[in-house]
Amino acid sequence: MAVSFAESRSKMPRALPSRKAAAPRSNATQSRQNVVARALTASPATPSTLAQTVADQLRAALLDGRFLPDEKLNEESLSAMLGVSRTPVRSALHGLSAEGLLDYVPNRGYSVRSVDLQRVTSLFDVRGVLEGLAARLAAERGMDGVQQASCVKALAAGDRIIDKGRLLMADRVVFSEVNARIHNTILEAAGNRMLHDMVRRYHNIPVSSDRNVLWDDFRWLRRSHDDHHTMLDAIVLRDGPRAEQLMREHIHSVKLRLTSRMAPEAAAR
Amino acid sequence: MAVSFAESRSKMPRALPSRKAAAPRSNATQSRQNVVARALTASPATPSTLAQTVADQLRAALLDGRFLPDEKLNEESLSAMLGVSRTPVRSALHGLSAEGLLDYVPNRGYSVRSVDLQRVTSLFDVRGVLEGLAARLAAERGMDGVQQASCVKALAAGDRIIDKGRLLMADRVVFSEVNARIHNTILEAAGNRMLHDMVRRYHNIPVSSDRNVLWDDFRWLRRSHDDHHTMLDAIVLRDGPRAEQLMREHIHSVKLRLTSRMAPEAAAR
DNA sequence: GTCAATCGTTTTGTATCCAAAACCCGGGGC
DNA sequence: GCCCCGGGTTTTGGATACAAAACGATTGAC
Repeated sequence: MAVSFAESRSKMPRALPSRKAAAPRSNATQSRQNVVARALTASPATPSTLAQTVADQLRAALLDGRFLPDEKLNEESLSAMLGVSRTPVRSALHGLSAEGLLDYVPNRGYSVRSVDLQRVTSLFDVRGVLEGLAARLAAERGMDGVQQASCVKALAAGDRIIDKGRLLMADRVVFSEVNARIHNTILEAAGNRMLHDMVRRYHNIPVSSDRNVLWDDFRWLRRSHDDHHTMLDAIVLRDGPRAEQLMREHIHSVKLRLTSRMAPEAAAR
Repeated sequence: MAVSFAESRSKMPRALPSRKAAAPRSNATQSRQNVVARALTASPATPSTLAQTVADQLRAALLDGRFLPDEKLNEESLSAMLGVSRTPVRSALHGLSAEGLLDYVPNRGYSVRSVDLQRVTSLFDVRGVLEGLAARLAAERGMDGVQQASCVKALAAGDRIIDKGRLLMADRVVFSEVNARIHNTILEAAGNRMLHDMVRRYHNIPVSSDRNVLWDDFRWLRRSHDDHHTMLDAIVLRDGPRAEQLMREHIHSVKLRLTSRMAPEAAAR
């Protein structure tokens, strides 16, 4: 099969440089692999099981668009690629399909879930009400000091970028982090663990598209950042319904941005 | 360990009557177990993999309250109990934890997620906005003929029960189905697959409690059934915002019912 | 030429085996 | 008395072996 991964396959982390049928089948094989695999882990808060590490790596690859849409994921190639056995790969694939990043058909395996217009619409409809709920709850409970400070800082950072009058290439990653920071802080301030998990885990979507799509319209970007200001005002003023309404509208506008680019003709709806 | 399962353990399906260290270790062992396990399947639309069958069985057991809250689930006992190896059991446990029915700690295994007040609150807050979205989308799209007929029929069945002036024991299961039917039809009519999956999969909660709690207040029950009438009216009239609002309020009232019984003193909030 | 059956190959699903982490429980040390 | 430290046991995580389902190509019938 060896084909079918995009040319970006070279970017996939490759744990074992060139081991093939080496490793003389001794019982030391297992231990050695564990050591290697462990070396991969370590960095991000030690997820502690290999299956989780693999899941994290695959998720990152998927969100980065390093797999083709609808591409079939072969368990054996993945395990070879990552230098682990099929067992943790299997567990990771199962989890990722539960997160909605993969499709699964019994006896037929996993494949990359493609994002069509319908799916983006569905996703953002759901995301709209969920994050709207988060904003309302955050307003009702009120933010603590750190959360508020974090938002203020993020907003200021965003302001500095927006005030330049156009989006510099170098600012993109920062601005992206600012957005994430704001939404995430609101989510945490909501104090609803289930909601937090659902938005964070279930609602990942390959962002390669939205990066390209959202960043070429500076006016919309400014408007979006303005939304954040307004929303946080409402939250600080403890106006739950307004915070919810603003968040819903905010996400609705993101949805419109994305969908209008995906299918310009149908966007009017 | 053999202890810790409630007395209801006897109700758990036990695939292999009394096999212990029998089966002379021949290579026929695997095939035989597969045959046995397959016999368990077959009935519900053939989920086709053992792991899914196991997951279904465990889910049913969990929702039926056949496990104690916070009970640790031992992989080996479960596999022995179900007559399969640990592999499908592990897969099932993994999936159930993704659905939120189990807690998982790496290297420490799975345990039954207990439902405290906080969790019920979180869950119904989320459920409120999600089903509210479903109602709005259903209203916007409109129901097709079968869906509308299904709802009308369910409502009529509910009416017949409510009109008796009190809830007979024998009517409970019917009334429960009526409720499920209505909510489910709305969910389907929304035409948002992701939303459908999320509500159906992620939001199971052991219902033993709510069965007991919700059914002893006839006036509230009547009111609840009335809500359904009103909601469906709004949907038929294609009034999205009103349908959403009604659904949210409806679920909010369920939440209040449940939480007030779980912690009477804190219910006022 | 198209379709269908068949057999070998590939890939997934399950069982089993081994390693390592967590648990349990005495036994000192302070 | 309390806490910390081993060592055996239990339990989970991962690797491997094997069975069965899906895939594919070749062949044969019509």
